[in-house]
Amino acid sequence: MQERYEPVAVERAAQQYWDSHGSFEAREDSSRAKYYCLSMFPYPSGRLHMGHVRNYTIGDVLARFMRMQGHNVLQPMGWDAFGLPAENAAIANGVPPATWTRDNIAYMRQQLRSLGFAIDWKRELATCDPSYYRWNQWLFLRMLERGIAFKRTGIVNWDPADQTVLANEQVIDGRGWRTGALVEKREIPMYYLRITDYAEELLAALDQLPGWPERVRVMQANWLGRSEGVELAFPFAEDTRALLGSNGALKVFTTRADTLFGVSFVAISAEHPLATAAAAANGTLAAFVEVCRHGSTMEVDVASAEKRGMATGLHVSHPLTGERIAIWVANYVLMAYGEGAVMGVPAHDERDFAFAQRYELPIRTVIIPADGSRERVGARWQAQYSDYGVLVDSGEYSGLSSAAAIDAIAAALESKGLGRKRVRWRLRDWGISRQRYWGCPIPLIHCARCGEVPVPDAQLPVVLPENLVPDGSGNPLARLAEFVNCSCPRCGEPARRETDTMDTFVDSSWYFLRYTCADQQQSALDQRARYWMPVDQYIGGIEHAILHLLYSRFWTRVMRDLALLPLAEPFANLLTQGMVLNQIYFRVGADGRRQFLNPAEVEPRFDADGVRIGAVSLKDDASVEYGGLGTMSKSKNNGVDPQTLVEKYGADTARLFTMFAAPPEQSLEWSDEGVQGQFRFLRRLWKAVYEHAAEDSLPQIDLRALAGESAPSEAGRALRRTAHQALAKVTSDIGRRRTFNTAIAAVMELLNAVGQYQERGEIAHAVRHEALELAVLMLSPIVPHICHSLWHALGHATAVIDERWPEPDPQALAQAMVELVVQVNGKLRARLKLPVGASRECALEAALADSAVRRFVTGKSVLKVIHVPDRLLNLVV
RNA sequence: GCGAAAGUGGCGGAAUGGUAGACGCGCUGGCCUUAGGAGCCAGUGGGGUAACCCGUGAGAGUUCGAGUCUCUCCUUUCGCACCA
Repeated sequence: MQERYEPVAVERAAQQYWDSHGSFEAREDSSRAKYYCLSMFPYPSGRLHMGHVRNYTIGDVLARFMRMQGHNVLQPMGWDAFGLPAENAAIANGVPPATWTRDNIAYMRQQLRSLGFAIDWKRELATCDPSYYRWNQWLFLRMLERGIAFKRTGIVNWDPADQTVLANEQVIDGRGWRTGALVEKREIPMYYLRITDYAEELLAALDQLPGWPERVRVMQANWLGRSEGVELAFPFAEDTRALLGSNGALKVFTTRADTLFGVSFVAISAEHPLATAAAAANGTLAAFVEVCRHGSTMEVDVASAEKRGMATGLHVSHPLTGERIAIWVANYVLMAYGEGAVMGVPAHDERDFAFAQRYELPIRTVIIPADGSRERVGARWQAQYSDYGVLVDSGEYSGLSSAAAIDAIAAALESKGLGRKRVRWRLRDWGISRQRYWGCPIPLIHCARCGEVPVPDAQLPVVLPENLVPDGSGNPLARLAEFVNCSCPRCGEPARRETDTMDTFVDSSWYFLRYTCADQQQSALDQRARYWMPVDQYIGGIEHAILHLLYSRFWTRVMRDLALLPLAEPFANLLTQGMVLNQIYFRVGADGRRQFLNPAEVEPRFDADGVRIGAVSLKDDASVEYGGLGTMSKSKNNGVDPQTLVEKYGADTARLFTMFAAPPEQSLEWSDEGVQGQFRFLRRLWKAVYEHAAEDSLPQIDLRALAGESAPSEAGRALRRTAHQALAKVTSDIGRRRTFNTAIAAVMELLNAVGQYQERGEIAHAVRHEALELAVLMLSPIVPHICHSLWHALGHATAVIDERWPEPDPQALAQAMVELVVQVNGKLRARLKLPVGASRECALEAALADSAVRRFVTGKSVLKVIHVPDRLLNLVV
């Protein structure tokens, strides 16, 4: 046993033990309760960041804790290895994405190993391996057969200079990230998955996910966005019919059919076919549509842009009154949602109101609050009331409530063949085509004669060539003749291979299933999936609360419908960890841009109140501005490298700090001083065990058997109580509440109590020994390396990883006296020591005997007494 | 803009509707010395000599009792469909 705590040696020894014993290899064993503990797999960006460390430490603590509780634990790891950053690196360095990605995986795997995570590395997978993505392709073909996958057009960002499709991330202020060219919207053919067919089920099942955070379920429900409303048709006006050569109508959907008499215009998206038709004969309108075409495809930009529009010159008739209504093109109408058209009711919709004010369109109030709280102002009603109420100025419907009016108006429309009640979803079908190289090829062949032909299963996988280097303009796959040119599987004639690849969300929608049988070459899944699924605990960033989790729930249902596994919900319990934040420091350079300094390169400065006001660079002693807290990111240069941390303090300190600094669902603020504090704690723990073990070896005594005269002293009993209370708290905090920070705090208190316990002798030694053993066992899921070593130091030949989680000794927890809080009118006035289980009368008598209590009670009458046994007594006077 | 969450000492945070500030950081004072990236002891929300009073972003409400529940507002963070 070393006197000094040397994390490097301690951690190497523990990791070697686990490796050589295959401690974390999971085997299917139907006789034992399984526990599948899954952390979201990382994108192999190059190095781990603190978010990974936090994520995987949470998972590791739970995996190790459940293992000690006797479960058969699976904790796998893999790589979300396709994606844009590899192409960006290729553009920057000329290295093929495959090489860059695999180098990163090798490095990050070593980093994960150095952190001591209890991972079964035999199940490792990378989504860029053909052995994985061939099953993406196989599953896609099954979806195509069933009509779940289908083709239609979609709108993408187009960089006209590079002649390439851009991701939203690559569009900066409406311009291409590399070229600076104004980005355009372009309509191209794409493949979609019919996730909307599952919308009803995805929504209904949210109620059966008690292990998911409420906020995630609410966010998903809002994303699915079920709304009941009326789909109605505004027939084209006579002149418009003539102009378009059509007898059709403009379809819109509304949840507020009760406001139908307030319609003063109809707005369509710039991408709507009617807009295109009208623009063909109208130069000004064409110019406006063109401006809209240069806007962003992102919802946030559309929704927060200034409301702009232009009349098309086309008109429709009101479906009930026949009134002539103008069709406008408006930039706030999304083509992708609903019909790409909305009815404009300025008086009862904020966006319509802003639009109508700008273009001086009529604002007609047709709903007033049921309580009459709004009144006419002069000749007009007060503008803008969006709630439900009572109808006015609505013909025969005036006087009806909103709810009754919706029913009546829907019925009237239906009888005229101009509308019906409908359920509409905000959710859109999932477009999976990407015009990019580094992804899973879509297994289709385009034949001049046969059309679109699926690649036969026997020819899967369609292997992605790995030697290409993208240059930022277009997809290099499309230029690779040996990939593109093929023969049609149906007729044998020369044909062209599809060069679009799949959205990387496809890869991550079922990797957790594949871990259960990653070596299976004959099928996507085998019976092992039934043993391990569902995932018992999933841990990952809150930023995935909607898309990834929804796609995984959808994909699992599709696999269920393909009879691949009998399961709809993949994740029984979900823990969404918070972000990792750090200070931001910067200087404004000569060019006006901010140059960010890493917090490690500066020394912070505080004002007299201890508030952070700035910093001084350690390099040049010049001052640096403080930019507040922000998530760790490259662009703000405020990341902390886990590697440096592990080298300096060891993996255990890194793990301990990330678990102690905040509860897992909250954001975590980085603090170098805090890290040092956790290192100090481990050193103190080490020293306490070391000093204890150095005592003459005293006989082992079973404390649970001691009673009467041979029982420990009062101080000894107090320490035992502290130890077993800590055990009860840690068990609940890790196992039930997932508040690792308070669990660690309880062990810290225990160690403080051990330090203050001064007694000597055989029994005292045994009491101290028990306390230290419990501390080591309780900490072992969190700081496994040091505990591995300390367990041996406490005289055990076994490894702590194979120990069972202990149970508190009820005898040690028992107390004779408790503190009772006495309040008068809810204010604390006294604390009394009373025997456990003291009655209400007894407590009241003791309270009234207390001088402080008497001061507030005498001269007044006690109206009410609230007694919470063994806790509180409140006198209302 | 829409959806979700969070606001508590100098800082991170703790409190099944029942003692506000556990635990840690920082700071102050002291001790020790095998001078270490040490260790140990004491103190540390504000006001007041004290008894006590005031304090959980702001305002209202429910309750014997509210940091916790309800409503309104403010601020910050996350997501918004091609970043993963």
